[in-house]
Amino acid sequence: MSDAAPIRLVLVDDHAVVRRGVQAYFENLPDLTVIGEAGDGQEAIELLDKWRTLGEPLPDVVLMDLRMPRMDGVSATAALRQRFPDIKVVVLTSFGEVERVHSALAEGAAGYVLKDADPVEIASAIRAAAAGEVHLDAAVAGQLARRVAAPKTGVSSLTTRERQILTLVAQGHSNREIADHLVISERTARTHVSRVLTKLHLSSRTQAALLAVREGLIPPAA
Amino acid sequence: MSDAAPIRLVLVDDHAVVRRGVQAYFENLPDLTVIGEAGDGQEAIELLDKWRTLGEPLPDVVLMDLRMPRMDGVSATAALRQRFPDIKVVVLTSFGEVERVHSALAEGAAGYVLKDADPVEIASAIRAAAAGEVHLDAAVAGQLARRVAAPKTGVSSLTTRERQILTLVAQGHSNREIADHLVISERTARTHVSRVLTKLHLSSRTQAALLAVREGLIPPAA
DNA sequence: GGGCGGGCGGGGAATTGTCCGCGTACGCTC
DNA sequence: GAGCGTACGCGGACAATTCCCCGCCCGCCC
Repeated sequence: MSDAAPIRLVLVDDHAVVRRGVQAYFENLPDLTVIGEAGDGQEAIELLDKWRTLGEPLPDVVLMDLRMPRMDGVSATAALRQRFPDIKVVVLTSFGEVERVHSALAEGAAGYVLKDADPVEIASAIRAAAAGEVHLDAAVAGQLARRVAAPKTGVSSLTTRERQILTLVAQGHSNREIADHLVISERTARTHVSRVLTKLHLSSRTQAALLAVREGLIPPAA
Repeated sequence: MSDAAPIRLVLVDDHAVVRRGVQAYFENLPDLTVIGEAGDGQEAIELLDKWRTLGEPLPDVVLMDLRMPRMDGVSATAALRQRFPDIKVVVLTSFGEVERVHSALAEGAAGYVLKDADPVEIASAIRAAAAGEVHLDAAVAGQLARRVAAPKTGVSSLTTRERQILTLVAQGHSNREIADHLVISERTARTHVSRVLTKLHLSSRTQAALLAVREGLIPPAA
């Protein structure tokens, strides 16, 4: 894989410093070339769309941060995978909110690396992705494994509805508000909240809200 | 300030990519030299302590991230300012949780730049710090201004005790637990919580908890 | 002396959380 | 198609917690 054409990369991260850092990492690696950058998901999509209409070469791999303004990394991954099925997405983010990791992978991400990782690790994740493999950071893989092993733990054990409820709880809503919002009786809302608490082994909605935030179930902004 | 000795820098950030990015930024700036790096506050302190005992030259400015494992950026700033009063600390972080900004500045930070900022901005903040001035990112400055202008809004309006209470609420504790923890009656805890909610214009402890998290009142980990 | 932070409490209302049980709808399996 | 599991919605009944509106006391500091 060394004498072939280099792997073309696009970096998506709202922090210019990070993009610059990655650039610097790959400066001396002949098989990796950064051909473009974007500051958020939206921008990335637009950039690629433009390139496609102009007939310019598209990247092989997109290195994507998760928390960004405007368009979230998870949504961006989804949109991108849909529009450009051939482009692989490797997630490079600061830490594994377990829930987000899962979402990103579900949306078709082909790799997951933490920002603590050293250049070599990042590079190899990219090469793996380009080769059609999936590379997961050790820490992340561990989390996922634990999560699969213990299906009764964590947000994953919740039903769709319960997740909705939790989301609303995590936005500070009362049972009444949740009920109105979902057009169900306040009693039902309570039942759901109660069930969520039980499943999550928590004792108050506040704890549930905090957990939801930690797990990244909540959109970045408030 | 151009022909004098270059400003010596130490980078403190848990993400190697970011450190590398900053490095890259300053590679072509003769008046800024990176003389060391650390992955967290603890490490930074140890590094500087070692240098001092070895009689090696110390940095003029430390570029410090806020959320890091082991030792938080705010604590690190405090510790560092105490041990090395001559070293300026410039905070470089991803976003202004208003509360943290304030803490950091209170601990003696001499600058505050967001990671979105372009290299020029960061460089000038560093130069300002080295020159004994204080440079604040526009966005951050705005927040602070708003905060000063409206003293009745936000966490700032809380008394020390109330802040303690809010912190505990934001960790998911019940009134009973808070009371035990602070060795006061549960009634008093309630009174405090109530007062906090009033001051913050909120209607439930859950909202208070979420706000506290957003404002960065809570230590990073859970 | 007055203002403020801090601690305490009565009393009441609203919200929250839990343990039941009941019914419908969907999907899967035998 | 009968049978079973699960998600979802509803509610009675009750206990615990949360939240609010009062007032009282103490110590500190300007």
